[in-house]
Amino acid sequence: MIDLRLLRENPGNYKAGAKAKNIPVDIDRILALDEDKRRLLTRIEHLRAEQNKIAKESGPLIGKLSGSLKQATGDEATRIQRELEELKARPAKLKAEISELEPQVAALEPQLQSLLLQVPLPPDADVPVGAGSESNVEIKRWSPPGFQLSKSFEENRGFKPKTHQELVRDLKLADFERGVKLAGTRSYVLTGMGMRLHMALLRYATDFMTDRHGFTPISVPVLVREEAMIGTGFFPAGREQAYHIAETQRRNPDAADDKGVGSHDLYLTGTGEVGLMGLHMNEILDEAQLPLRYVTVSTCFRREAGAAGKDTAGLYRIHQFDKVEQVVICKADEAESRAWHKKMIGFVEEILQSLEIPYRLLQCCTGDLGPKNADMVDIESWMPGRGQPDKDGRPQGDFGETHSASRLYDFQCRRLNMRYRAGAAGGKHETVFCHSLNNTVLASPRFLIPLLENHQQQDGSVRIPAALRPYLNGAEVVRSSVS
RNA sequence: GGAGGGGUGGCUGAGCGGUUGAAAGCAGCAGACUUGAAAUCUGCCAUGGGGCUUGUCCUCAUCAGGAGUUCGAAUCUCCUCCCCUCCGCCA
Repeated sequence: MIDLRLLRENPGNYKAGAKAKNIPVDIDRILALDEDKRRLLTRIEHLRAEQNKIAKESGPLIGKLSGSLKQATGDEATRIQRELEELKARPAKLKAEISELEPQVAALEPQLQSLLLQVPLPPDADVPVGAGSESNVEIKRWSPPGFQLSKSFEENRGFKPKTHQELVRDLKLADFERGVKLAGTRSYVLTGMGMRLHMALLRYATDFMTDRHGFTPISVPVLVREEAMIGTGFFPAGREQAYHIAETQRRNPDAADDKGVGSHDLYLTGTGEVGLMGLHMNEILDEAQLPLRYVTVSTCFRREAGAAGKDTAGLYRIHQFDKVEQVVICKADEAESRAWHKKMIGFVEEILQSLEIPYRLLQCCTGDLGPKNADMVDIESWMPGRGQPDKDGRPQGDFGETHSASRLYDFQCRRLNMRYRAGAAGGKHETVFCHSLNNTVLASPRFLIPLLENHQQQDGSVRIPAALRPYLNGAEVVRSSVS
């Protein structure tokens, strides 16, 4: 959510921002609705002020007169009766006028609100302008010693790499057929060492953030209310990406009527960010509590609407996966926010380097940011089994997105109504919306792709990087499903 | 699933038709005392919106949310949501 006041002061900034992000929204309509609403509200408030004044004046009098009416008789009673009626009639006209104006405001309100929720956060000035991911800018590349990204996998390692689909099939780490039988396309089953590698990665990533960087590990619901989805900025724009549990549509088959028995609908979250950010929705935090540093591991659900035909094979684009996610909630300070962004990217680099996976950092361009980000850096891991085929029809290798680090200023916290009191609690300090940031720590099974493909060996086995071995009972190599 | 009890400021908690935007306590902030701290005392301490004469200004809304009754609602009525307790069922 953007600040309506800032929008009023500088609509051009928001128009330009929406244009750069390629998100259509009618800012002029918002300004018009806002103006109409304020005009009506001012009128109503004047009337109400009048009404309140009268009520304050005549209220106690009415009370007194009603009391004496009980004792009065004859003419006296009639006189009091008349006086009471007169007093009570005074605000009637005001009331009539108010009840005429109120529905007009009520009609404007939802329109304005729904439009406001669609206004994207303008990208920062230093974010490169571009239409989509093809305009993203590479800012860094890293590969482990002995592996050069300028050369092919074969030139580096002396043999042609298998794709992760082939590795997974040969080592029996996953079963796509049965996954699809159970749950349809984009579903899979991890088996044996496949499942163990998956769990080892998640556990390693969680421990890394907790033990090395002081993040608090938290479990959060993945089935949440609509509020949490809107608050975190995933709705309304991403509605079609989320699975929807329509509990309010539930019917009791034994009941005579067809009234819904579910109390409210729920949504499956596509990232742990929703739960972590939703935690402090509608709260006023103490400044001393900040920054909050949370890490969660959660199952993520994505409908992948609009991605039909894209990455249909293998573990890359799937409906359900597990992800370790980091979130920082800090003071409303741009420098601090930017510093955290860098740090959070650095944590991921450490993990990737410890796992000996080549990667690059991409500065996303305006068109690739999405509505809620001021800035976003994607981290792509090297996947030897991905990319365009060579003359023999084998993939030449390519980077694939495995992480995404977002900087949101107060966009999310404003929607979530999540503030802190500058200074300390209770004092005369104003409340301000917090800043928030989030970044993937590690998402699997997608991360199994670079892990298996980069560490495969000529004999078809896969070397386990040292950092992961403690989570696999010391195992150094994956040779089959069971070892 | 059955039966009850509740949702009030950062927190605890009173109020149950008439200056109650809300007692009291805790926490916090400022000051006094003190070499400093603690203790003590004094004062201040909800949020959001609108207006212009931008002021130690005026005003509206908010006691879970919505609708209603009333001259007047935190207080009464209805609906929705949420939480808790007991019983039943259950991983």
